[in-house]
Amino acid sequence: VTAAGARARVRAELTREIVEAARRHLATEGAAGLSLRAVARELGMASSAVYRYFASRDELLTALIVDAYDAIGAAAEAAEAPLARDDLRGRWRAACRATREWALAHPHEYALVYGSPVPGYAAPEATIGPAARVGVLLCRVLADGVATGTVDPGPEDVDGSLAPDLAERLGLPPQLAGRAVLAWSSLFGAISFELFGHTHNVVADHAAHFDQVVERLADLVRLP
Amino acid sequence: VTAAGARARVRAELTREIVEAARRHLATEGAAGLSLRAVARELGMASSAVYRYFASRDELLTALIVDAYDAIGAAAEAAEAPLARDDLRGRWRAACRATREWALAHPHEYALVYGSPVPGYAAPEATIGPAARVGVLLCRVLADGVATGTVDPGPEDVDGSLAPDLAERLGLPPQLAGRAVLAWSSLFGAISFELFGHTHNVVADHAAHFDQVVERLADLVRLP
DNA sequence: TGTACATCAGTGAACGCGCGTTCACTGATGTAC
DNA sequence: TGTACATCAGTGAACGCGCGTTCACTGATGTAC
Repeated sequence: VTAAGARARVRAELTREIVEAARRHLATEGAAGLSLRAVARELGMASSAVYRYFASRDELLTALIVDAYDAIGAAAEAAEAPLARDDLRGRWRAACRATREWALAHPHEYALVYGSPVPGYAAPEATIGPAARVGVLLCRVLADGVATGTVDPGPEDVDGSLAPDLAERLGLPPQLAGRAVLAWSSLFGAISFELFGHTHNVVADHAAHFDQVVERLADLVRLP
Repeated sequence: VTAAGARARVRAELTREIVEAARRHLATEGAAGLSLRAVARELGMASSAVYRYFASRDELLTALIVDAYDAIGAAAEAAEAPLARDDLRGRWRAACRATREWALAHPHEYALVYGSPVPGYAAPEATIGPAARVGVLLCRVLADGVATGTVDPGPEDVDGSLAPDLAERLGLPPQLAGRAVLAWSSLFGAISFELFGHTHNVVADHAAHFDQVVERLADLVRLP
């Protein structure tokens, strides 16, 4: 039992090492420069050995993508968690800023998940949950506000454009769900624009501009 | 004179043909699959011959990027132009929708300019102007509204986060410029989220959701 | 108008590179009696 | 506890591919006298 367990543990460790070497490579070279061979080289093993751990390049890529989504989500959650539950705007701000800071610190990993889709790569089921973490977190702040009556959901109106069970899944009144989705995509739109250089001649102080963006988005979702 | 002119004309034509073959290749294969050799193959010429027209792959890429920006800008402008000048919200809507529609029709070209930066590629000066066309157009709608008094710029406050000459360049009151930049990045954030699959389990009717996004962004910049 | 020369477009072979993936193999590590 | 066997990790060579770029070259097209 111990013996078999030891083998499994070593295997899990090496799997982690491969993913982390791949992440380091991704961080420095970008997604295009990420190859199985380069990862194997960095670990000093034959390129064929990696196939004992990942069946293909795509499978390794999936691991990286899931990790990146999880890291972003974890960063946002960690920043938001310590704040007082009734400090809605503070929680919103903290989550948004942590997301941006993670993106600035890990530009290539950010680009991997929020940039152009990797050609020939179809995201498997496993990425769905992790991809939603930041959005879910933002909606939780909103939902808390609605539950305590601090957030006014606004006039009731039907929004048929969203997935039918979305508002329910998020615990939000339907008329707020659409605005939440907009704020969510706007948050990443602002981060992507900054990171990908579109605001180069437009914004001078990116942190200050982002802070204003966050406030406007908070207004948009009716946070007091 | 005619002879030399003829040579120059032929040269210009073939240059165009190369760019268009590259664009076709980009449209079907994506940016990663775009290579000088593939383009040369499609035109039935030796790969080395392309070097008579473009000094490097990057130079060809620049041509494609400039063309993509220009095409998006032209689409937005063409949709906005025929509307009555005082129909501010109509003009705003038309520009935004045309932008989205162009993106849906040309996903790979869109990803080339609004997705992850191409690794090892530094955007030259030539791309700055074309890249700004949609943003400039949106601001022109706003500026028209301010000029005619239909748009209330809101309370005066200093926004030090933007490039110092930006509001002037755009003909906008400073307190509106920040919101305009946010609306601009939010527009592309929404389009990118749709195109790159992030709203897959979230939005059911993408066109309808986008229409709502556009209205919310129009509200944000204080369009009546 | 005709000829000698210069310019230019396009060719095809080559260089050197890195990639993903497969395959038969060698040892080491574990398992069953 | 000791031995025979099975499982597994890792190797190294190979396949076949496509890429960007260079270079000496051949003809054709233009230019100058």
